[in-house]
Amino acid sequence: MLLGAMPDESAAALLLPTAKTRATDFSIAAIMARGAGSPQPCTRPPSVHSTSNDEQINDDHLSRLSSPGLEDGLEDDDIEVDVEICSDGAPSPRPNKIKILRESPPISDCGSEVAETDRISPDIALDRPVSKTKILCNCEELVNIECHLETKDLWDKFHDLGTEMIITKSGRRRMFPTLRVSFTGVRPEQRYAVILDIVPVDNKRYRYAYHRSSWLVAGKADPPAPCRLYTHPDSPFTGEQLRKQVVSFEKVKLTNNEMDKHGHIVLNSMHRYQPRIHLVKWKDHTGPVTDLEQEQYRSFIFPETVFTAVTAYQNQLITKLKIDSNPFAKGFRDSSRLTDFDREPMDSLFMEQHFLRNSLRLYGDPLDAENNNSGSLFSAAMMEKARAHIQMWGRAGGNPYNPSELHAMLLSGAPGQYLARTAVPLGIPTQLWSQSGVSWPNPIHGGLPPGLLGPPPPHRPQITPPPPPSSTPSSSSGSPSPTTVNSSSELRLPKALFPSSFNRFSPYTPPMSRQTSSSSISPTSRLAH
Amino acid sequence: MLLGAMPDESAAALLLPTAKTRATDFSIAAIMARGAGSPQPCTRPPSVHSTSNDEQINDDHLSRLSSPGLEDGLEDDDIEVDVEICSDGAPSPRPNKIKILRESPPISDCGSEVAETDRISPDIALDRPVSKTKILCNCEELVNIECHLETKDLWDKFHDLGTEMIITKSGRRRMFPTLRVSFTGVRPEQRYAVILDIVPVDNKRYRYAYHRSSWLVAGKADPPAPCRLYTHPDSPFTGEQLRKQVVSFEKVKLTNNEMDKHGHIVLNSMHRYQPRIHLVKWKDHTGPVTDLEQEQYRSFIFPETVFTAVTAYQNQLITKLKIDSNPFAKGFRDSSRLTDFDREPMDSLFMEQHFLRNSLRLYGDPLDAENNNSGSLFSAAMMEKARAHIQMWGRAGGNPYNPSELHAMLLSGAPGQYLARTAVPLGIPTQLWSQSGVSWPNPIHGGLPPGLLGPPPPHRPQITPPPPPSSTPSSSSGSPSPTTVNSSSELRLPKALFPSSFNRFSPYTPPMSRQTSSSSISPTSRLAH
DNA sequence: AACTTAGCACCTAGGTGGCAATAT
DNA sequence: ATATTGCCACCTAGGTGCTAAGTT
Repeated sequence: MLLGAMPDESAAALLLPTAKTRATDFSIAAIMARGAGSPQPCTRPPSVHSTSNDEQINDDHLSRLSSPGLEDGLEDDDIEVDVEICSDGAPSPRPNKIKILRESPPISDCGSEVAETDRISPDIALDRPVSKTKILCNCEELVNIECHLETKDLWDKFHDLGTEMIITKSGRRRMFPTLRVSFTGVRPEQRYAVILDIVPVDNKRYRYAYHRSSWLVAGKADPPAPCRLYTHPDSPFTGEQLRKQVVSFEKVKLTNNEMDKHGHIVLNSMHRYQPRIHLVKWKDHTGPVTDLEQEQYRSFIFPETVFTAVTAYQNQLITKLKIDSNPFAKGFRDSSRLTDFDREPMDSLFMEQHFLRNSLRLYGDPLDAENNNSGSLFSAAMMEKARAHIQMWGRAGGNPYNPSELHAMLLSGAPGQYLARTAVPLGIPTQLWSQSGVSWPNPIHGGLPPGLLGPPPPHRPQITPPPPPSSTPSSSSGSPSPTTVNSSSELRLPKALFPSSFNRFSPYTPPMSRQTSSSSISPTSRLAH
Repeated sequence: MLLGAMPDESAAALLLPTAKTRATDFSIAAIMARGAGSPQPCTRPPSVHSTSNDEQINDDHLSRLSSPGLEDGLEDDDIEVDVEICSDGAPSPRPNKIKILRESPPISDCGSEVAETDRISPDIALDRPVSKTKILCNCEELVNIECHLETKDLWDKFHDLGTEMIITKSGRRRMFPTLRVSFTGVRPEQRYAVILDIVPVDNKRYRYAYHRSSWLVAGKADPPAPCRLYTHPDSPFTGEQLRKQVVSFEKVKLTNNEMDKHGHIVLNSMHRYQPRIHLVKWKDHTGPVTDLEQEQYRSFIFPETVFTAVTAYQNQLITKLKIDSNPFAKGFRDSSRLTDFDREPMDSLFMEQHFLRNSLRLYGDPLDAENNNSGSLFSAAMMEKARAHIQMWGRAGGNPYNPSELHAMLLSGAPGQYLARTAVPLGIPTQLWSQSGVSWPNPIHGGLPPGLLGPPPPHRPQITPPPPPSSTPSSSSGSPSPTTVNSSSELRLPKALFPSSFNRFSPYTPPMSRQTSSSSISPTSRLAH
């Protein structure tokens, strides 16, 4: 029954998931097909289109990013390695000795349960329960230091969709989510600089196919911009400070202007990047750090912070998640949704837009959303009701919806959301549903097969960046972070479940929808002046 | 003729200026009387009431502030000294040896031409053309360092009226003007902390007499709050940084809450304070500076930054100047003034309020007003016209005004403003008149005697370290600004010219005035929601 | 009567995505 | 066609003085 409403591609995905050659498929059919399979937690919609689904990717190209000696052309390993790699690199500027430690201390793992699947093609079922650690180090003293990504949950949400970051010529855009890290194991008396850089993930240029909702390789990478080391403005920190406070890179800004004079980080649009955190032993009487290799440092890489630089958002779901989780974008949240269900049925076109606009609200977690203080609007009772309905939807093997509802659901790409919306008390910001760490044991959410998107060919890190440290991949397991209970893949899975037949849409709700909304304030009221 | 409209006190001031027992007198009569007398540039309305006009005050009590060994009760010297005081204090905590150097290098003078008259009673003619230096130093290496007050012009404007600073229980009020200093003579490689503290000027409590527009001694000081050293959050600075950038204390906040836990500076309301800047040689592996005497430092004191801490503004002219010069108070500027003169005459009561609200605009200098960007509204031609009228007023020995105009002028306290407003093209923000350093050679502006304030007994600062703020964002603002040419006392003189018969008034222009203003936006429009 | 407090409207400053126009 | 740019309305965040009500 569902198939009837699905595009051909989705139907194909449902029938032949493992043979699917298209990278991304968010259709309900594909989702359900996956859901019946393996327990892999999450998919990566923005994964690169690939013609081969047999390819297995690992992350060591990330590590190579910091190994200036490694050049393009080396083939990637095709197995996961659970290693920690520390470079013993002396102040010798260039090629550093790379040490691969087989015994990876789980405690110093940067990657978390989610990160472990980084860049795994969602359409390929692959069993890789062990996470990887990516640590670069040229100083023994720093070896026991741990670095924790504070905003991991939010990063995970974006990572599941394929994080995009806006870059502008003027360089006035921050990163969102913000990189926030904390450290343990530092020496209280020692002083450290905390440095961020952002290095290319591979040597490719990408483009986004709307109709496929997927990223495709568009060719070889453009000439890389000069890689800049962004030293946190509060540096140096004493170890004591680092023990107490979170280091936030909220001020860092991105630009595509190679001539930038403001010290912003320069990136190429439509390229993929990996932020890295470097903890550097502070040397007095030293100016700004310009070459990591001349410092004693240790690097931390969080795979879930990989993103694609864009000048305009490509994936509408990213847009939605940004709007719902970034307080500064609150103006784009659709207040009319609060009362949409009080209204009479509307034409399907509007419904499509409406659901598109709200499809992702389900997954926004206000606890993770930085500075998001809208949680007070939601009562515990409301949340219970919402959860109950989601569970109900999860149990539903049949189709309780009428055709028009199904159509809307397909377009929305968020069946759980859709169903919940039909039953949950109106006026509830769905973004708040997962507040206070609620996880709903929806069977459908829990049993989806890993994505079967076309796996990208092994990526080769471009090693152009100027101050790249020596490196190699390393891995260890679970994140030591006491962050939100995040073990349930159910919570994350539905995020990748969307129809593949997205069309570009205007996120602006038509004026009518707002005007008919009883509680919304007219957005055009200011036009009168 | 003018006397008829003046209060008794003002008349007395006019007739017997040097015998006047009240410190403050802004009446036109008093102003003009002063103007005809000595060439002293400026007056200090908030000067302390004193029963003796023979008392001559100097500033070395300020120096004693940093000498913990000196206690209340020492009598003040009664002559001005042109000295530089450096304490050779070794790390020994308490009583430091105080060295008085007779050869004070004028180049390292913190006080400027205006500052030299600090705390001089406006009604007492005293010839003290030599500026004073207030420098505290316990380190020879720092002796050649100069410190420059960047916001001096604005501080002067406030100082002429008697600066007040709002303090609140919550500690959410900044200082305005902001303390911004720059340094020369620092060693590029050396690192320095720049520290601010604010110490009592005397041992007195004050109250403000509205009808007199003057500050009176209300008794002995309340128990002093713990004196906190506010280390600039960007500390340490390298000498190279200090050469290039202005150190701005814009983030410092004041409170009257002795239990404050935010690290704000704690002050007593209705007490007078002197901010001090300390340049401290940075020692590594040192926590926050809690005791200056254990550091190698040099202190700089700018007498024009003295202020009275208040919980609500006492002097309406201070309120006006704040409103006109602080961008954040722009909402209280009266936009109706732009068209007031297009309207028909109104009842005198309203006119009074109107002029009261605008009396100080003349003296606001947008080049000094921090972040004030309204200057673009004003054309050069407009300014020329305005200046011409001011000069005309300056030449006017007689009284060209009719009685009602005089009344309004007296209430406004700004005759130059008033006159200019009657002739200058309407719609001109008068605050912009002095833009681009225009100085008008008004003879009346040139000859006021300096005042003589009662000298406070030496004070002993309590040095209690604050909990340093832990937030991440740091900011050092400002540019190596070549400060405005500030040599003309004429520019500042008229600021002190105000009637002493001020009554408390509501700065809000009655709704009618705004509604009849053709170009103003109704301030009550938001009440509709 | 003088002083203090808390909430407010009104600002500055700047971070959002939308969107139309432009560039490639 | 796709990608980029500049401007915009709409937000957050927080700095103003005003005001009414409270305190001493």
